[in-house]
Amino acid sequence: MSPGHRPRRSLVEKFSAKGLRLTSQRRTLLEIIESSKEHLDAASLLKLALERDAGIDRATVYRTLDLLKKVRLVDELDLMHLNGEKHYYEARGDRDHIHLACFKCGKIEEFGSSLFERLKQEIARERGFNISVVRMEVGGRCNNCVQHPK
Amino acid sequence: MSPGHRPRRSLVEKFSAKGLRLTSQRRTLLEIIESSKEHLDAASLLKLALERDAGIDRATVYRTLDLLKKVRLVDELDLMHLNGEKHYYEARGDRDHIHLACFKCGKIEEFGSSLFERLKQEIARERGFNISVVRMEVGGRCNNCVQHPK
DNA sequence: ATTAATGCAAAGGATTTGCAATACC
DNA sequence: GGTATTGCAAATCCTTTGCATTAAT
Repeated sequence: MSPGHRPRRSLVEKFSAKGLRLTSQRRTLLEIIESSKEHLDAASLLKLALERDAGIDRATVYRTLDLLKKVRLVDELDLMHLNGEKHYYEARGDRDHIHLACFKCGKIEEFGSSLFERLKQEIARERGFNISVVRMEVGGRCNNCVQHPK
Repeated sequence: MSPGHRPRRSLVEKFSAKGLRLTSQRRTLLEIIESSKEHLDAASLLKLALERDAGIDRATVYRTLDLLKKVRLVDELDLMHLNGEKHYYEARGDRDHIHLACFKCGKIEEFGSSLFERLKQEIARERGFNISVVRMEVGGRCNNCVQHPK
């Protein structure tokens, strides 16, 4: 019998498994995205990539992000435009989640729930909509900022 | 006894009721947003506004939209960036809804549901989060494009 | 009269493009 | 070897800003 979970495949593995050409730049970017603890925007991603691969170009970052969105290995976020109009990226995990952005302190929380899953199913069923990407973002005041205003 | 619904106040009325300065430019923009059947981006809004008020400036459009977002009379949408990075705007109605964007034909559908309302309540309750704005967008294939591929 | 909003023009930030050179499969 | 990807540099799109002028309350 196999255990109830399969070993988590790395982003790089998932990427190659799709038959896409794995260049050294793409490998670098995938590794950075995978290991990052924060949500990266294109500029931060480029900066981190440059520390490993001096030649990598901004255009490559954007083109790679586009590709990764298309093949659904990363999700694009706005995080309620808390810091300008740029986008943020995160590796797509097993489960979708909602992003809660605090307008006061800037904290980003993640929230998953079965209600959210049911809502997506409801959309698919009632509208016959074939969902490929879902983005839900909530802006307001986080618990801490509600408790300790000033 | 009063009937179960109050007469719908216009955007202009709601705007003045907030004690904000009602300039002729703002009035024009509010009227256009209110009466538009489609989701307008800043450029389309400017174009429509210029047909009524030849002098109105792009900067005024952006500043007004910012204000309207802040006072929660309009919501900002991305519509999954189906057409570039611009934003779209719509008057905030009585009930929040989700936007479904078809990647194939570009159609935008709106979807409201009590599950959605419950999800928001759940977020507020479980996280102590004081919600002021919610944006949920879904990308994929609309029913028509699923039924009639090609 | 006071103060906030506007127009103008220029700047800014984020992202995209064409094309010749390069590297993956 | 053939084709997709890259770097480069310029271009484009969308949005914001400073400042003198104008208009709302």
